[in-house]
Amino acid sequence: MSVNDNSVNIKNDKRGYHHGDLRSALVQAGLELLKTRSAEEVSLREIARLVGVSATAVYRHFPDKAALLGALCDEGGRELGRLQLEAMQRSGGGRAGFDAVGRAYVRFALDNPTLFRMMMTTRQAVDFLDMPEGRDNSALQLLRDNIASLTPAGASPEQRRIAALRAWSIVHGLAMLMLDNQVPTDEALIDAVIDSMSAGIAT
Amino acid sequence: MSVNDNSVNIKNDKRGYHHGDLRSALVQAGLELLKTRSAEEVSLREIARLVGVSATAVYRHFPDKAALLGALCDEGGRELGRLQLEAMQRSGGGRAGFDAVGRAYVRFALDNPTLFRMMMTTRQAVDFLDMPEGRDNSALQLLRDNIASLTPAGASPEQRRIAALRAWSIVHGLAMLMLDNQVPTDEALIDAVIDSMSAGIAT
DNA sequence: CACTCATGTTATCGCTGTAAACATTGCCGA
DNA sequence: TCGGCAATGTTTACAGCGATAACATGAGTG
Repeated sequence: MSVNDNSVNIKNDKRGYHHGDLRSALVQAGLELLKTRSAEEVSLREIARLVGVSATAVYRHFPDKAALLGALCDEGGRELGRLQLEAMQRSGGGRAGFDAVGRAYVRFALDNPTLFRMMMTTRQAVDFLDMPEGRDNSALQLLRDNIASLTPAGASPEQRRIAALRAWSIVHGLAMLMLDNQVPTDEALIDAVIDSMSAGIAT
Repeated sequence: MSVNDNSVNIKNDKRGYHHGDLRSALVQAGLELLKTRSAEEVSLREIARLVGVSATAVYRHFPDKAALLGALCDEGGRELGRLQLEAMQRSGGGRAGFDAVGRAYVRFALDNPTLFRMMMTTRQAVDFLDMPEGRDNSALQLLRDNIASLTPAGASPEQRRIAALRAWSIVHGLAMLMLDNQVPTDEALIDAVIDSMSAGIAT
């Protein structure tokens, strides 16, 4: 009779036995919980509870917890791509665009700490360096073009690779360090580091 | 009668009721398990099992699991400091020393993925940028001096701060990206990025 | 209108971290 | 030398977790 069993029994609002679109409701609820709790603190049962459904209903839509979290990561990836693309376009491209994309990357990380961490830890490698022309990473592709246009004309592909990786390392490292409170989350600091990054890209 | 209860009952070797130095045995075992398993996959009970002691015995030495993991982080921090100091000294300081410390940082991360991740996520901020002259971070202090000597003579303290943070971001970002398989773990790549980092430190 | 099968539920398992009560023993003062 | 206490171990217990299996419901199609 414990209230924390698999059953939830709330089911306050009128929705019958079938939910309608449980899958996206679970994703929605998961993203919501990730805003406050850290990743391993979010339980399947809690997500199900929030949606108002039994814990095991989740397994009709995801093979296991990792799969659900993976879906959250997908959602986050799309959002990040959108933000980066928007930042790039708003800034007008070129070096300013490069900086803007970097800032969008860091900002996304700071705005979605748990999700970002999970995306990086869990997700399949995007293989940013080899830049597959694949479907879903338009932002990365944009970035690639930008880096290509910023590096000196005579730069070898290998040099471009290094420049790209260094730039990625800078924004990623900065984001992680701030996420982990190793460095104060200071807007001016972000700008300064990113500025010094793009200044040095034509090494 | 389950074999997975709190009790372990192995206790094969002759050690009586009292262990002798259970605390460091637990730390030792914890570090061992972290080599193969990821952090959240290591359970208190498993560590205790490995040491041959009941699960709850742990609580005589650590208030909770986080505290034990914290002790592992401390150990890792000391080791990292040692390695960086050694790298610095072996290389003879200067720019070579700076690179060597960066490489040691990345290498430590790659050699101790779980521990490194935990150290960064869990640990109290070292506040690398403000560089407390504190006792235990001799390596960081060394690094600070090195950065100071590498930046142009006319650089302001703020500029040095930025240069230091960018350098840290590069090695940290590179380490994390490789740890997360976002980038191939390639020795030559590490060298190239770090080389381009120290080349650009006098920006 | 009946059947089917996708989608929900309940019951249960073994694992986890942790609290509480009990057991053992090293050590220190009388 | 002995008595007892504090430190350090053990057993027992509990709630929450992810996951499986068996069962219930009902939407949509023939």
